[in-house]
Amino acid sequence: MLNHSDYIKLNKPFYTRDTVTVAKELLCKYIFKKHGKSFLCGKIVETEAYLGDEDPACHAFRKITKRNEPMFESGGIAYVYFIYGNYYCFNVVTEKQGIGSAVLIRGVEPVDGIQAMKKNRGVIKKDYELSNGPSKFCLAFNIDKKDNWEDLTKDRIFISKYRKKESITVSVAKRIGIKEGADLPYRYFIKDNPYVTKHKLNKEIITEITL
DNA sequence: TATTCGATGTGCT
DNA sequence: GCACATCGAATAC
Repeated sequence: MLNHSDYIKLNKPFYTRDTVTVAKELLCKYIFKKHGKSFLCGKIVETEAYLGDEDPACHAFRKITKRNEPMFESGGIAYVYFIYGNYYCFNVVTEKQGIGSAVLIRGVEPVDGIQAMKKNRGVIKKDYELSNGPSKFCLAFNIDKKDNWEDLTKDRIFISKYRKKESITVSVAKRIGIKEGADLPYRYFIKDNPYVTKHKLNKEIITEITL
């Protein structure tokens, strides 16, 4: 069981900054979701940035609609959308109100509540299949449309940093599963972490940075 | 091990 | 009507 005093919740100013910065800095942070009396917890290992009206792959590229409305809010809330008829994806809304931008959480390394996550996912062959993808993460954490608009500065879903700084190598690459804006290097992941989406694009690393 | 493909429903181009 | 920020099973090799 985690010692919660070792984790410091990210506050509103963290989220209202520029989206690329938030996407990088969300790596190695810990996402918590209330589960009965305890919490499910996982380390964020893979993210993608979606940059409002300058990014053709972004849901908010054209104009505000019923679906993308949360993206235009001030940073620090959840944007959860339904995709491919079966799945959900969880995003962290960024920047100030009026800019339709967010960070997609694509991969998480389970830290606490792992038995509950396995129950949520059903039969899997390898441990990393628990949460090595945006919709796998949502299934493991029981995230769906009820969590859209959730305030991440409250205590049902939130993200924390660990008290001690952890140094990591971040790989930068192209985003996955899109056509428009496909060449933009807005995917960030912790190098060599098994909970990063397995994909041949992982070999097309553009640069590496150290956080 | 790598690649293809069907399922599924919502929101647009 | 068709594309879609996916997953997992089936197929090919």
